[in-house]
Amino acid sequence: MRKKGDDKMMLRKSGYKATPARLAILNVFKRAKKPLSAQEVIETLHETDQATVYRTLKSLEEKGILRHIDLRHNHAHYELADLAEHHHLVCLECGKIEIVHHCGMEETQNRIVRSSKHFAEIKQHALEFYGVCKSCAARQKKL
Amino acid sequence: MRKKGDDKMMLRKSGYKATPARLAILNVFKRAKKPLSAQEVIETLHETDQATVYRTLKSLEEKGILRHIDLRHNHAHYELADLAEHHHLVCLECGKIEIVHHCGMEETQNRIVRSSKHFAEIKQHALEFYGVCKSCAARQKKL
DNA sequence: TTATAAATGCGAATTATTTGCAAATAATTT
DNA sequence: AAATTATTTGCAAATAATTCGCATTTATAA
Repeated sequence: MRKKGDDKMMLRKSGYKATPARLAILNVFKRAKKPLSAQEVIETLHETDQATVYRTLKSLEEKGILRHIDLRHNHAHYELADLAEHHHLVCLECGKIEIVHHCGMEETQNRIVRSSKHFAEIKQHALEFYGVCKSCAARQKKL
Repeated sequence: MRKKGDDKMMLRKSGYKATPARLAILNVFKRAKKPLSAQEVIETLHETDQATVYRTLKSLEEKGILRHIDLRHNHAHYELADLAEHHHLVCLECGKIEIVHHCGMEETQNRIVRSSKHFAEIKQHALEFYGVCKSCAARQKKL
């Protein structure tokens, strides 16, 4: 777990100002046990404007400090990117989330369910890759 | 590829009425080469109300006829569930989507990029499992 | 300190999705 | 074929999620 002062350094190293809003948002994520939505962050930090929260989440994501998580709720979730590799069990009915470590893959689904505390069944999984397409890569080189 | 009449049967077998709106929506997906958003469907079928489109997408998803795809745009995408297994390359810059067949996994990421027509780099991937948690499973048994 | 680019707050705008309800209609029964 | 009925639809309005413009503030570098 990172110490307080380290976050300031970390933000500066990423080219950001170490503002109170950003430090507060990072702290919310450090305390969180699961991916958080923008709304959850906003409710926790009622002193910070929602536009600031949205902007901060997006820029921290761009620098790889936060990771964007899609849970098929109708809004984005985020978590700290430096967490150990893991995946999420998402309840199609109530939205409950459970963290899964030690993942192998589809064949492993059954094993995961058996060792899960809260889930009875896995019905689907989603795997998406995120990267940069060639035309964007070319354009970026030019700039 | 399913024939026209088969869709009617298929919908009825799933417990739905075979309405013009549903058949039209299915046809939009059959013609599509990539996952579609609700807006894209609405624009294609300007004779169908948006509420109907949203409701239809959701119910077709519930019956496993459509598959929900998260592409980190700010809205859901869907595709026909009976497509061969595949994943998606999503450009973090412009949102371009490419279908990837023959996926293995993370170690395979490099191979995927090399054989991709449009992508220069994969930076991240997301893998989520969707299922039913124990408390929801219990509640469903009762009803 | 001061200069300045970056970041914030505020309000309003956009986008995405959902809801309630009356009218329409597909499938079933007669 | 008409009557019945539970679904489904359209419409309009509500809500949720996210973004934007702009004036003001502020972290940092000089």
